[in-house]
Amino acid sequence: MIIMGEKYNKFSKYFVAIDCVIFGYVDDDLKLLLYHRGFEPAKGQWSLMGGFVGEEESSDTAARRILKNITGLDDIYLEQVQAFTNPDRDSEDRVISLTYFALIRIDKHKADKVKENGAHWWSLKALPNLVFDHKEMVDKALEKLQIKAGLELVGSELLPDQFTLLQLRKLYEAIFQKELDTGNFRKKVLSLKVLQRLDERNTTESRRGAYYFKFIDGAKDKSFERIVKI
Amino acid sequence: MIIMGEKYNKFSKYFVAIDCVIFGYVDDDLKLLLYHRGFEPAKGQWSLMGGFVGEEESSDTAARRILKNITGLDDIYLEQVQAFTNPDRDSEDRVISLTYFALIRIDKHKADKVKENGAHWWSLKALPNLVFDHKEMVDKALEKLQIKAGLELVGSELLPDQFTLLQLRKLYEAIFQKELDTGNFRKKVLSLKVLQRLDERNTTESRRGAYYFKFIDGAKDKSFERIVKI
DNA sequence: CCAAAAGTGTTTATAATACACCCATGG
DNA sequence: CCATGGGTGTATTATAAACACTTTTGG
Repeated sequence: MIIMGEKYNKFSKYFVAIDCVIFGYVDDDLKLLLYHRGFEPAKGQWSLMGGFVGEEESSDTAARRILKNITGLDDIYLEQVQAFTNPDRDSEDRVISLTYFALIRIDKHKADKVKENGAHWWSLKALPNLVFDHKEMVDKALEKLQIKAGLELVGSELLPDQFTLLQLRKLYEAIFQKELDTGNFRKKVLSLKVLQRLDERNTTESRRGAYYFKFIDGAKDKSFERIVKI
Repeated sequence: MIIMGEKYNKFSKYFVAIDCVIFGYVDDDLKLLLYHRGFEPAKGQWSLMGGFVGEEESSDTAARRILKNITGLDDIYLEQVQAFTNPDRDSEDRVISLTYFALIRIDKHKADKVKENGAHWWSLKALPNLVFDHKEMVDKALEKLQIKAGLELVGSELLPDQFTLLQLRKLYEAIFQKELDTGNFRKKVLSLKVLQRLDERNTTESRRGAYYFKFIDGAKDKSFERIVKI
């Protein structure tokens, strides 16, 4: 394979697709945006949102375009997960999939647009069967999300602008799929100095009422500490 | 992009290449196997080892095939790094690159085969200019290697079967590009219980002589602790 | 008044870090 | 006899983990 020759002509070309594992968080529950395929192959089954990489765009750009079409949002957190390349992973045509994961503020996205595309938010705890190798993509994406959330405070990408520490903890419990100690989580999170307490309180989720917090602008990422041990 | 139609015919296909960031370790130095391109585009410049994904193979298989051709080795540690997909990253032809990093036991590989392919081991500390986006690939690969080495003891993939703790520490210093405390490194590494001390000693690297160690078969990976804080 | 979450504090265990010190030996 | 790495021990600090307890308030 080292001597490749002057031109690439003798090699094959393949379709290059994008598949997006789209995470959202609502009702104390981590959710995935899936859609009901309206076309062959695998028509009628559930799959990740996807599309193909156009001639003039990078895969990152393609992923952003696809997400914008679905959610109406521009500023989405996006990270490459992995390429899935088994020769027989799709139908007869060979398709390489570049998988991304995205974090969506469900409170901001265009719900009507999502509906009209036959898409649906599924709880991560009870996913339907997925086509092809999409389940594997979800697993890898969750792994990546855990690594990210373990090293920096996610939340600005998934929660509303202001939130209580209960909501933040529930988000982390959903991501890591285990319970976290109230006091220790609180101490850890506040020690990062990336949250600002607001004067307003939330009284709907507890009798006593809890202060709202928000992320301090620009203060993020300076931490890079271990929030949750993987 | 959601309504894709029944067939994929209207979308474009691209070449799918593999680029391998091949790490080796010798003379207390982390090295990269690069080669001198003998063909256009970018003939005569240095680049990563690469090739194209064949019709009947996955990208993992393709990467293994390429590495086997270059080094003669079968059992190489391999990990996907990332896809590089800028539309203009290669020449006129659009080529998507799937980048892998590999860890090579330099003491085991076929040196003659490497030479004959115009390849050369370069110190990571003084790399030549690389073609296209290959420098970026190297940087990402090193990041991945640091994450891996930070969570489990690499070394079986890079060092000879038996090695001293000095050699292991030097390897870690090369990977993380910083000095590590002798005593603390020793304590940490031995606490993982994956190394076995041999009776033999190395007397070439110190006056007193240091015990050789080897990895205990199968004992790996049970640790998954933090060896070096990233 | 009680259940449920908010919020604070304390204790213990574990891990990271810095560094001192003796050992062995070839030159 | 000394420079160099081998190897061990210890003190200090930081972080993680477990958990007790007090506060607040709607039902």
